Amino acid sequence: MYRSHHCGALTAIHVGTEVQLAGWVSKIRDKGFVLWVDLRDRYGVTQLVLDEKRTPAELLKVVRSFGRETVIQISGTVLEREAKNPNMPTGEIEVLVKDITVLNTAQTPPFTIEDETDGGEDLRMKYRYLDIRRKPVQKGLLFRSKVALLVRNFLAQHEFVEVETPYLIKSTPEGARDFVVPSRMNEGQFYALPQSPQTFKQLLMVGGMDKYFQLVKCFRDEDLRADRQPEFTQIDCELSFVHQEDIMTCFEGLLSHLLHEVHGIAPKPFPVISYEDAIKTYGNDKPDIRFGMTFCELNDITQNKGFGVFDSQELVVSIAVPGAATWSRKQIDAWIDWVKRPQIGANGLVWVKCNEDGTYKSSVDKFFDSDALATWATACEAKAGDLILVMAGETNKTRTQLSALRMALAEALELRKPNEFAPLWVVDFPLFEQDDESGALHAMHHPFTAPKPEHLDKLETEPTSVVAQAYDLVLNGNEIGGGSIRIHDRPTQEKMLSLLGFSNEEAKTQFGFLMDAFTYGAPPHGGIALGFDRLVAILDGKETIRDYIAFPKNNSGRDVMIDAPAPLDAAQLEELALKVTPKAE
RNA sequence: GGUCUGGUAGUUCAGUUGGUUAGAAUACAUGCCUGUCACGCAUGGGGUCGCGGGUUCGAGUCCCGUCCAGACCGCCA
Repeated sequence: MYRSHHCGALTAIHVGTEVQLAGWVSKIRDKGFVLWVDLRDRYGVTQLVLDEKRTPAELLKVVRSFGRETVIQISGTVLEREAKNPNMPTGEIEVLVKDITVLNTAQTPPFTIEDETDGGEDLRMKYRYLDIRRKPVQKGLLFRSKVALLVRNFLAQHEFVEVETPYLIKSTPEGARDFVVPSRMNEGQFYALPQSPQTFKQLLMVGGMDKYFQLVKCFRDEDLRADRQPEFTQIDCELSFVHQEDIMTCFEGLLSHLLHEVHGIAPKPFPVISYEDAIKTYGNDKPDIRFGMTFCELNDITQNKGFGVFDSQELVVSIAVPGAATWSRKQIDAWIDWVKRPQIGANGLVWVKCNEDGTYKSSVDKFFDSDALATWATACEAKAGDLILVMAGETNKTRTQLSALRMALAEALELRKPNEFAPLWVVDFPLFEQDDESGALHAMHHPFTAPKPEHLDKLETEPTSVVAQAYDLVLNGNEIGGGSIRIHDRPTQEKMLSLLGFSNEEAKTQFGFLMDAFTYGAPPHGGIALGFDRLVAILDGKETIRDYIAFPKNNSGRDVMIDAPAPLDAAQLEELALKVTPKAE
């Protein structure tokens, strides 16, 4: 037996007990006549004590030779401390060491293994196994484990069955790039890792599983972000004999349950907003509704009043920034520069200060008098003390730009409170997106999404106006889940694929198995997939998913610890019948 | 594919207009210290200033290229 207790377990009630502990030497405080060792494991820290009176000189010498992170096992007696430390759970006691076994020595770690480490991101990822010894990282992984268990329990209680689907599947041209895996036994052929188990879960519905879920790894070979990894985990679900509302009710229940279990809040029912309204009101299909600053279109009251900048543009749209009327010219200019950066690409901002005394001061006073500005303020419900910011330009671009500004302002004004949770559903997505240049249609969600039944006859005549039975679950400005009612009959699926530009032959090769399945009595079905990493991070009030993944990849898709990806040796390449030639410049 | 920011001691960073021997904190080592818990005090060792080239009497500092990291845009059905 290595230990009788964990390092976080001992309190005043254990005083007098003989105990065995094992863990890492976190810190040694050597006071000469007495020295203390902080012994750490996953559960906490216990202070060990050795002194000149009670400890053999030999033992003191041994302990003085320890570096940080030495792994030891000790036996000793729990004593009440002379000087208690109320800041730690074990602060009332210490363990007088009688015997020590060194289980392993340790090099000095490249960064301090403390709550606030001095290590940078890069270094911590290279030595992730040391980083994981740190409490904040352990807390993240523990939290993830807790949420996973809550999800499994909730879904199990609602009659969902967890079924594993294959990771070695077939590459498809739609959507994200696939990670591919060469097949040794089938020369020149490749598996692809799934971007999602989409078709398999639909086939499970055809197979009569009725309610399926899986916490499943998915893979996408696209560029990364702070909240995007090449491999990530989804809570993937599919249900039979359901309408859109049934699925929304069920997963509103799941998210409410999680929010309740984790934070003790239950913000049900979730607001439902249409895609169109979300775009008009927030410039964005995943709005953060923890704060206002909603869009107000001012075309009617600002155009044709002699201000050329507005007159020539498609859209004039504003937000009211609460309490910002007192901003200095310099502050406002900084935001104007911010939106002019190439990443945002706006031409500028028109601003109106709604002063506390009821007067208005704007950057367009030459063109608009106080009465005119007052109508703006009324239109966008700006209060005295607010600052109205106006953007003008091409509709879609301007909305995107103003949305970016809205989010950045909210961040700066600390309106995105990490302990506040505002979930909502966004519904009525268009079925298709149209490529600006080629005019080609792309599935907005994916090619298996069913159109609204009443829009079926518009599929060929005006496809871009067809609304899908699709829905996104949004939390605090993040899309945490998305799903749809699926097509479950062959003719509709064939038509869909043909509209997306698949030839009959291609459709058959790529998705023949699915369409065949539809002809053998496929039930109506639909589902949803929630991004688990992101959900966990947001539930914990953070936006960086890397803190919740044990071994994440960096933003060029590398694992810097194991140094992957890496070249294959010649023998492996030959066995796989592969030849690597450098890309032409 | 693009934009921006960064790379200096084990680590986190500072380094002025281009000018003497490149600093601080922390970590590490040694010694001291009668109750520490971010212990304290003293002393010490520790540098390919990412890499390559250029400008210059002289480059950590300026220029060009390149590599690496991070954030963002494109991309992510």
